[in-house]
Amino acid sequence: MTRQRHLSYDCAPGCSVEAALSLIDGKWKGVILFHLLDGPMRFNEIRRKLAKVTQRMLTTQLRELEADGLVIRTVFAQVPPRVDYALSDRGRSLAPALLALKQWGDAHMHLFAGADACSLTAANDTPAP
Amino acid sequence: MTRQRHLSYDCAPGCSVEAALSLIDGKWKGVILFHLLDGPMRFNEIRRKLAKVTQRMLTTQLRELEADGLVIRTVFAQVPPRVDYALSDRGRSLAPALLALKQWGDAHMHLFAGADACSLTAANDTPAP
DNA sequence: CCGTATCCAAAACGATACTG
DNA sequence: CAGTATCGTTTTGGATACGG
Repeated sequence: MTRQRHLSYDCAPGCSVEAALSLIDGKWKGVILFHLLDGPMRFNEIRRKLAKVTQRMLTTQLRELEADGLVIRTVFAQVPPRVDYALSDRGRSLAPALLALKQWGDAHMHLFAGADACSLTAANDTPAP
Repeated sequence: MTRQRHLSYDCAPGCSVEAALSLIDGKWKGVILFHLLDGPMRFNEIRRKLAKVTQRMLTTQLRELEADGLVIRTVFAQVPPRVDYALSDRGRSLAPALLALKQWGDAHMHLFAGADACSLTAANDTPAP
């Protein structure tokens, strides 16, 4: 998270925008949430998707998302351990916003000054199978 | 900004979500953008809307938004000085995402653990349409 | 496999004072 | 009015290393 969780802006219009943003900021939360739209995933599954995330970060981000009630963490009592992360209803309700963000990103990425690494040539995304 | 500007995630699906998010993170950018949807504003006008922002912060956030091509800064050569901030086309194209975020915020704010400051009495949530 | 703990570097942010 | 400059604190996030 960029700031202390659950800031108290005075409740002017725009407050809710930041409140929402405050839940999905943090370096990885947006992507995590986005990937979870596909369905539940295990810890290392997510980790693979996010390539450069560290365990520590992934754990913290996931825990915060859990604390905010956006994802649900399910621990299976078995060996080796298995933990699933899934979107809660509340988390899933963020989908429209997430998708809007993604579409904007897709549409404007080619304009990003530093985003030359991203060549979205045949960029085809089919999120929900 | 929470992170270095224009991170280079590997371009998996989800990349564009974070790319978009990276432009509107920072403690105030979301709200600034949101308020600018109403039309151009002067520095102190924005400042008043954001009540608790400091000059320094407002300046930096505004400058970053400008650098990212989301807002346009117009300086009028007069005394006393006057500077207008307006959304660029690109900034305005963020409107759908901003609105989606705001709606989600409005719908879910009453559930925020620490958001007691915000009393939206007639809280009605209809998560998934 | 799925974490925690510790240490550390870099940022984001705030307060305050000063300026054209 | 609309900033800059400087300083100090808090928050983030990365690198290990260790544990159930």
